[in-house]
Amino acid sequence: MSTPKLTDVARLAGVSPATVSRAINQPAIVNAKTLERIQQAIQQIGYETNTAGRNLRLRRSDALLVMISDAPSRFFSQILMGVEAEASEAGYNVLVSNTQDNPERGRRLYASIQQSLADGILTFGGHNQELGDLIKNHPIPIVGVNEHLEDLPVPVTTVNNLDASRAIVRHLLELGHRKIGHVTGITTLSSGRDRLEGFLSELQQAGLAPTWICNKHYNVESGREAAEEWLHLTDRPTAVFCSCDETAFGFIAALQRKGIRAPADVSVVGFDDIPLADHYCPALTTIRQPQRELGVTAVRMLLERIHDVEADIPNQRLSGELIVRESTGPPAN
Amino acid sequence: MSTPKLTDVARLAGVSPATVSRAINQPAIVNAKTLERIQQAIQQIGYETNTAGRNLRLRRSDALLVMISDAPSRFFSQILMGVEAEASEAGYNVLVSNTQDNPERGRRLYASIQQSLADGILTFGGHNQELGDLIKNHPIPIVGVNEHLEDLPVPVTTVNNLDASRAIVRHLLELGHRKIGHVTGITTLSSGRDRLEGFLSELQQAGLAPTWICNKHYNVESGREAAEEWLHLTDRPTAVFCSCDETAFGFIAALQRKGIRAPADVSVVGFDDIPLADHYCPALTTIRQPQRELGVTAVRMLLERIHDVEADIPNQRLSGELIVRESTGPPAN
DNA sequence: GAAAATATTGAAAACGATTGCATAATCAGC
DNA sequence: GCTGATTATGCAATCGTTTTCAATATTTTC
Repeated sequence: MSTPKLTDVARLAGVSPATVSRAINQPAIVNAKTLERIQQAIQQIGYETNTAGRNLRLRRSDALLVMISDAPSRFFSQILMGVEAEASEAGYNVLVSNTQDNPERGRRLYASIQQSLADGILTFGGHNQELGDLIKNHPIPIVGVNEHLEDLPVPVTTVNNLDASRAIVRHLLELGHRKIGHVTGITTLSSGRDRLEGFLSELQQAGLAPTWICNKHYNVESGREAAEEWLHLTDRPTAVFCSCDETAFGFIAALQRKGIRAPADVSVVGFDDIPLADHYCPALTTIRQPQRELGVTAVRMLLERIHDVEADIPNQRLSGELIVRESTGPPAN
Repeated sequence: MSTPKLTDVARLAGVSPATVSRAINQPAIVNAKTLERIQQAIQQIGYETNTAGRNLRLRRSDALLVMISDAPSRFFSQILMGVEAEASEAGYNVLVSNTQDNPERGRRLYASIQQSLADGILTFGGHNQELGDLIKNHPIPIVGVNEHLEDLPVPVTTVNNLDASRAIVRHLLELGHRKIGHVTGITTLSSGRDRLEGFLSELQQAGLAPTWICNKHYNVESGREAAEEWLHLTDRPTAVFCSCDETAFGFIAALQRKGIRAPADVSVVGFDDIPLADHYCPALTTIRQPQRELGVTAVRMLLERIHDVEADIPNQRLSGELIVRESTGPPAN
């Protein structure tokens, strides 16, 4: 009385297993009468296709692997939700694999694909090294999310970091700021570099030089540290573009502690528009990233790639939206 | 020249496939000399066990399914990281499934287990309804995280919400507060109820009645809404326990906008200790939840359950730690 | 109404790995 | 050197599907 299998359906419907299989996978080519009888039998005994058997035979898994690094990116979960929704829609399962501090991560990835444990890989963030060898030996469907994978022939989907940064600088310029600083993200990642580049290029176009550039990471501590540095500057920028919302929060909070207020004393801009941004005091001016859409887009690209490994899939650059709130205003003097 | 299989190793090593299988799974029972030859052969052609074949034969998947709801819980990602780490350690893969708004979620879950797509389920949050029917018909290994699943014989791991709430109230009492309020979490969830109960019971023990109870959810908006209500109270509590950090932030920010400061005008406590708590201004007094440990514990329980479905696994209550920071102080008057 | 074309079905061979049973090889003891 | 116990291996069946190829049933065409 174990779980019913194809054969059981076949016996009950009085046909061969082959016909049942066809009834399920290509209903069009089986006789209408037979089809109905089979469907009834399936209903009756509650048959469900066995994945292992199917995977073995078809040499695929109907699963996508998501690579994430241990420090969960600030909006990681929201992107993952988008991924899950889209993958599930297409009948795929989502496997999550943490890659940090795993000495044999390369091996595992390789194995995952090799043994058709996953049909494709979605990598969140920059995993160039891990993927380098892997992709060199085998043409595996991979799509990058958020970050470009340098030197690797892997299509990626990201927000348009360049344009977004430019929009921020333009906003600050319009407010009258001339001394503008930037707390960078990790500049070994393309997002960090692109945001920096957008910042620089827009300033340059206005004939200005950056007043302050502070190299940091994407987290709250960086904001606090940056605030510390800002306090010791002799020529302080009147506006600071922080490369993510958390950093902006840390920056504002640390300054507030010293009696310096945003936007009265210094304007601050973030990036991402996490839920708290709208409810912070001051509400944060920032760039809204289409997180869910990033996830959805990534899956679509990956499925396309799975369908045709040779397909030429262009990078997708989604646009961010500047959300002006309370943390920016005209310069003090 | 496709991927090497067991037979290839066998041929190369001059033994039967059966012996190779044994060499891999029960090395002890195969001759040392033969073993070495086989291992060499495996190395040489880079053999990796095919998961589909193995799963089919063994009728299991070496995968755990994580059920999450669409609104990613505040510290969801951190727990997930703990889950992934522990599962991966034990040789299990982690499948993520979003359950919200999915009309056939029950069917999918059922199918996942039925077809040995996953060996067990980890459910984040309260999924009583979805699981009810499923578990009634089949003894499936399930472990709950964060929330109790009412009326279901499912072991869960949570933080000790009761004790944590009591500790918060005790802290506020020690500071001299006598008028204390509480912005609840979702009280259809056990965490929300337990925090409320801890709040009430500790107050009662001190011979006090709650000054204000405001029914809300676990998010920032709730904090803002609660602040609105607080402003209209005739008898305002001098201290407010918000059921999560985000709510506390929303509460503080909304009040700040009206010129009311924490802790000078009102003390505020959160729950969770998300990274921003320490860097907010004021730094938030809160309860530190052992997120990663929750994930690890959950996996351990689940594996135990998988190993023996009949095993009696007790609920695990991890303890939270009160972190006193700047948002609480003596009452104003 | 026969031949040719088409539409349906079935038999059987994969897909890779594991394991109960049986056999062959080794060894201890006398 | 022989018997019985022990250790190592191999054979072959099995897990549940899918699909090629061939066979049969049904139409169509003239």
